[in-house]
Amino acid sequence: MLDFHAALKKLRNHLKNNDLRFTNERLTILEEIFQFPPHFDAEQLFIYIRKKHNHISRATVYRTLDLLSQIGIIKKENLGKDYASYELDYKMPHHDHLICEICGKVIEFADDIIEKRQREISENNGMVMVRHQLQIFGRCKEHTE
Amino acid sequence: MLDFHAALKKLRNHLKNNDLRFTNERLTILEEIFQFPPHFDAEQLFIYIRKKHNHISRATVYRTLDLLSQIGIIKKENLGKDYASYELDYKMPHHDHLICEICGKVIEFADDIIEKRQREISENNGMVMVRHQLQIFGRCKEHTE
DNA sequence: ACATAAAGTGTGACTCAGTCTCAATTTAAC
DNA sequence: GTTAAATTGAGACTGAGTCACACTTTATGT
Ligand SMILES: [Zn+2]
Ligand SMILES: [Zn+2]
Ligand SMILES: [Zn+2]
Ligand SMILES: [Zn+2]
Repeated sequence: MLDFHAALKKLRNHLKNNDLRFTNERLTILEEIFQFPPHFDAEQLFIYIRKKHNHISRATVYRTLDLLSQIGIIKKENLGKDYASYELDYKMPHHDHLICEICGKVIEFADDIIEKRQREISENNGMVMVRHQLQIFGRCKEHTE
Repeated sequence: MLDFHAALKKLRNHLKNNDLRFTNERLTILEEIFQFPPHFDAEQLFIYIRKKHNHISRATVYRTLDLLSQIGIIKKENLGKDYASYELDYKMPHHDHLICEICGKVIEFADDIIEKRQREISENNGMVMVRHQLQIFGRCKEHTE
């Protein structure tokens, strides 16, 4: 379980090892992601950041999201919208999502049976699994008539 | 298992029941989808159709894909690209996808254990499952070193 | 077959997420 | 402090998809 300081350390490490620079913008964006709702999109985050730090550009936010994804501090995923979603990649080694089609509420889960079965299916089809993504869309308690 | 004639019937039926028109464009697009690779995207399809029927517009192709999705003749889904993929919704009541990250090859599968487990997970979290989508990304035999 | 009303179409302008270019700025390291 | 390389902000650009609207086609009734 990665908190802010561990994430920061991971970032500094990666930057150092790859002859990249530790900039104020990168620090600020990482800080703000930790303040932000767990599942977010780039444009939301950019608008939020822009309000507080009006010199940070959209390009830098997008570039930093890519960087943090490569490092494994955040994860880019599709949660059923037609643009990318992101989340901190720290709660569990892996989890999938239940999404309410009405209110957008997101519930996370990790299930060993499904994980195991996916590895078996991949093998049976001659593939080496690298990653996977499961979204269950439905209606939450508040939105079932 | 829905062949072209069953799909056409389904389309005509839906149109009749909703006071919509059976047009040449809609017929042509349905025909061409049946000629096309099983997993495709809208822009590919539009370019392909445009070559043979140079009066059919992009807007009509997109509008028809929406229509056919609503009827359940095709299905719109995310196969890991940053634009929508489509496929005929006829082979199995439901299936998911294994996708090679290198060559893009798509293998379909349907697994009862996973399907059942998803229903259980939804229940346990107080959700009614409406649909779901599972993509396993990996490397196929030809692309594993 | 013809008239009519409503649905559908093509065009091109538009939106929106995301990327790119490039001059100006900042960082890391000596 | 100097310097070279990396980074940034601004705004132009791209590509998928949508929209408005004048024009065309379809379905229906006669
Ligand atoms: Zn809900
Ligand atoms: Zn999550
Ligand atoms: Zn492959
Ligand atoms: Zn498929």
